[in-house]
Amino acid sequence: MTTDFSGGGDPRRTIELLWGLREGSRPGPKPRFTVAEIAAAGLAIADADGLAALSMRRVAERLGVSAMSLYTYVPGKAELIDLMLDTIFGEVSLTFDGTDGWHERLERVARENWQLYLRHPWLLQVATSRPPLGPHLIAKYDFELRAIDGIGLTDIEMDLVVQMVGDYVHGAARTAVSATLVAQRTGRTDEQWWAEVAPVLEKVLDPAATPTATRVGAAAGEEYNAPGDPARAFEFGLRCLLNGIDVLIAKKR
Amino acid sequence: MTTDFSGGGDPRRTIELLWGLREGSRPGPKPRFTVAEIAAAGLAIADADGLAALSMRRVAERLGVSAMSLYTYVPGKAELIDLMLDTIFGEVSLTFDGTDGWHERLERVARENWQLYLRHPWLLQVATSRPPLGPHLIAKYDFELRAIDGIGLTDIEMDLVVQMVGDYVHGAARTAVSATLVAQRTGRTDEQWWAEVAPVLEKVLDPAATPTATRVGAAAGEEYNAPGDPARAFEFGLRCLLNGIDVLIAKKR
DNA sequence: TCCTATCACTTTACAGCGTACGGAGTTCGT
DNA sequence: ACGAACTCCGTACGCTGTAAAGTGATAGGA
Repeated sequence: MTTDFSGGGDPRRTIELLWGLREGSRPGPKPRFTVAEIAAAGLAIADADGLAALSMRRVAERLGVSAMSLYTYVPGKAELIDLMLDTIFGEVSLTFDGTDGWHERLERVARENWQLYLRHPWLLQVATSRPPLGPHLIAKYDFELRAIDGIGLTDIEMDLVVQMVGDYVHGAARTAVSATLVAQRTGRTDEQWWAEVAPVLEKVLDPAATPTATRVGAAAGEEYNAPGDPARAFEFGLRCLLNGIDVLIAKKR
Repeated sequence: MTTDFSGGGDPRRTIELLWGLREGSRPGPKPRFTVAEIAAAGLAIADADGLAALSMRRVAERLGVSAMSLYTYVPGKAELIDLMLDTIFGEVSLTFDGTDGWHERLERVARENWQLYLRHPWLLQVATSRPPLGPHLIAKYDFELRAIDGIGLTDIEMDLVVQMVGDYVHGAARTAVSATLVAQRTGRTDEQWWAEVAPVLEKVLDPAATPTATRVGAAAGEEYNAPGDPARAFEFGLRCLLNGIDVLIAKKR
């Protein structure tokens, strides 16, 4: 569900902002805010009301200035989002205290990302294939690699494993988050939705044509009381993924 | 990267549209289009220019009518997107000719979804936690379940496995698609982007602080000439996932 | 054959979006 | 004291989904 792109603005300018270059005393009025304050204001809005509600006017209003003032701090909305991204990457705790098995460490990495998506659902809507190379992103990448360093994988394999876990967690988190968001948005619980849909579906559906879907769908519906159980699906998928990496390492020996 | 929600409109009305209820001769002028034609027009726009370019006015323009005319066929944009979804789900070929191992069959399922995302990148931006329960979606779900039917999994486990594969493929496809989209959007290749970014990054980055990221990042950069190689990552992740399911089944015996 | 309910289609309107442009006022180094 | 650099703001443009109200065409029932 990507809508905005990280790296959509001028990447050099973004990095300068992220690392706090361009400082020092200069002529003109003193800035009323720091770049971090702008990012924090945007973050508060996106966390509360989603990325769709994040507008330059709204951020400005929260800071008590006009919309166009923001453009003296930030080249545009794309760069603002990049700043918000690196800010939340800073929330990840970067130490594996005590856990010395890569299995637990990689699980920690997955859960840390999972939590990040749950705390900041708008993160799911930002494509980060050219990520904002800020200090927190790089520290996070380092942390994730350290989870599987020195266990017999090549550097490329390490990158691939981190990528894979990231991809899976993103997919699972998206399912989880969108389930709660769509309930909020429509004002209907999954049960209410199903109660509304079921009678119409019964009229048109031919169980004989799709017996497997009918059987499993019924079983799942009874078990979850909903189209699915995202948290349980995440636990299940995470275990499978880790087992798969076990196999990969075992084969190399 | 979800922006729009499936099931955002009236779900009953959506199902009626999807299954072609509400037919028969009625007073008033003959409709100039079928619902499927409306969906096809929207699909063409979303495929060509992305979901952001999909507007009621643009769909109407393509059909040669005014924007508001569409509302006689479709209650709103949300339902239009649901129709588009079920349309592309119909592209999935639903038979496993000759392959009798679940490994190959599940791989087929994953690749079929992967291709679907590559053909219709806008699909990545639609949250389908309450899916449009049209004929093609249900047939697709049935197909995916048949891949792993009768191999010793419970019904719930079958649903979880399909969910897991779907989540992973979505995550991996998103990475792949956004890599090509961001290149188009910015008009810069990954190499050009890196050439622009690298000098600034060198100034601020301390390799001693994040040695693992520095080492692996350098190795990955040399191997890919880019931040990553999405197609290769997908192959790697898919293999891991399938191996993980192997372990799950083996443990049950 | 005529009446009327129903439908297809239209124009107009609203509030909100990112940001280009030009101008006004403030503060620094010299 | 001066000019350059800076912060900040008002206005404007074309875009969005769709509510409201009006016009004209068409079917079935009388």
